[in-house]
Amino acid sequence: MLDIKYIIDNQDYAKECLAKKGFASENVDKLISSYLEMNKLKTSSQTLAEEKNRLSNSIKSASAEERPSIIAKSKEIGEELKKEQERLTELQTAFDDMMLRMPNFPSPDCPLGPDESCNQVLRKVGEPKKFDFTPRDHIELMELNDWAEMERIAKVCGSRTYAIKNDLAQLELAIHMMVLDKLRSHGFTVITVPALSKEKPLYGQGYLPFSRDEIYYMPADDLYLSGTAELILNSLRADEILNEKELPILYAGFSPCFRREAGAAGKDTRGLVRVHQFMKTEQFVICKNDTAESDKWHKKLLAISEEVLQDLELPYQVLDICTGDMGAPKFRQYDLEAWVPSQNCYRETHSCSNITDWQARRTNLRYRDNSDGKVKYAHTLNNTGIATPRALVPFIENHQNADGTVNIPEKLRPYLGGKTKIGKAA
RNA sequence: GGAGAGUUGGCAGAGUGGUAAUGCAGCGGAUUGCUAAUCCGUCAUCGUGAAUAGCGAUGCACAGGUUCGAGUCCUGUACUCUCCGCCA
Repeated sequence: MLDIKYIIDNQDYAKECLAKKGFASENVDKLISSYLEMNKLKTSSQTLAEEKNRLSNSIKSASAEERPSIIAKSKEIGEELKKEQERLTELQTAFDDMMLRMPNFPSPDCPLGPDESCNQVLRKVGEPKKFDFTPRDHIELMELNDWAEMERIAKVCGSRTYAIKNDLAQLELAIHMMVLDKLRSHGFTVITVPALSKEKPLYGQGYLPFSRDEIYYMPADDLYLSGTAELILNSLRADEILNEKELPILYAGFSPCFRREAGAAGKDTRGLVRVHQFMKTEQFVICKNDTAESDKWHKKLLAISEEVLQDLELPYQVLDICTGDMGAPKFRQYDLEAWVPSQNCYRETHSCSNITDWQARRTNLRYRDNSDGKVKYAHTLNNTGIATPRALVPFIENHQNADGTVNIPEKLRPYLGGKTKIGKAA
């Protein structure tokens, strides 16, 4: 959520920023006029409330003869006040709804553009591997090594599900352990969080009101399935006023993640790239309300995930996501994409975002700044640590040998009992 | 699933119908020199203000209700704790 007062004081700038995110400037005008109308009514109803309080407080010391007329007058004002408050509630609800739909301002440093074609490649690290044999895709490798039950599990659990087994299952867990250890060494608190969520955190994160179609909902319990630990971590400290000394708060969240993939019909229907349920280790940061500070953390989170891909010895590229391709909450976003040989392209493995105070305003997450004693909204950031099974796709494809075995990079070996390769022929 | 107790500011903790005590922490100021102490103020949200000045409204888990007036009484909901039951 944005600061309405800032918008009113900087209307042209606000419209310009929001237009980059595809938000119409008429809607800014609408928002402002509704805010002004609401405040007018607020002022008049407060005047009534003041009068009513004055009367009520005078009753105790009033004489028995005076009381009936004061009570009558107070009742009369009370009814008028009630009407105004009902109207005010209507206006407030409409206003809040508009505020919840307004995207964050993008950073002035973001590439400009309406869609993903305008994303900029910042750098490529590692060379896409040249094979001296015909490489298999990840599905062939899984079949060859008896690493999965893709067809059987689809019959049991539906499309876009997976069951991986043997060495590949251990590899999946090993990668998470490696990443969790790395995050711990960077000062993160490892935390496992539920996949279940109430509705409120979805508004806090900014999933709602934008993409209800993407979320699993269980009406019998009025609960949702979380699409990422970010959802839970972003609300974990909601409504708190933290002491500045507690900041930055660094969470390494581990959780199952659920996505309906409603808008992705027909895309990546086979294999492990796009599934309804997966496991993710998430990086989440709460820091001070200072763009220089959150930008520093944004770069740090990016560096950590680059280190993850380097430890996994995967070629990748770093994208600076353009204004039109960024989600509503984001101020700046970098994506990491790892090379997938069978598709001859890079595929997203990490998404690293600085949200500034947009989420904190929604969750009412604040801290007291010790330099001036003031209460301020925190900045939040999030980035993938590693998400599986998707990350297994570039992993097994890039590290495959002609016999179908898969080499294990050195950094990962301690997590797999020292194995240097896995697979039937290993 | 059953029974009971509870939820007050950043924290601790009073307050059972008449304007939310007090302590600690933080912040601002004053003062004194002995490793810091003392005193005063401030301490959440919103409206009106140029204002981080005044004035006012709101705020005691949330949503309603009763009342001239609700932290306090009533109803519902959420959550926490204790005991019983069930259980990986």
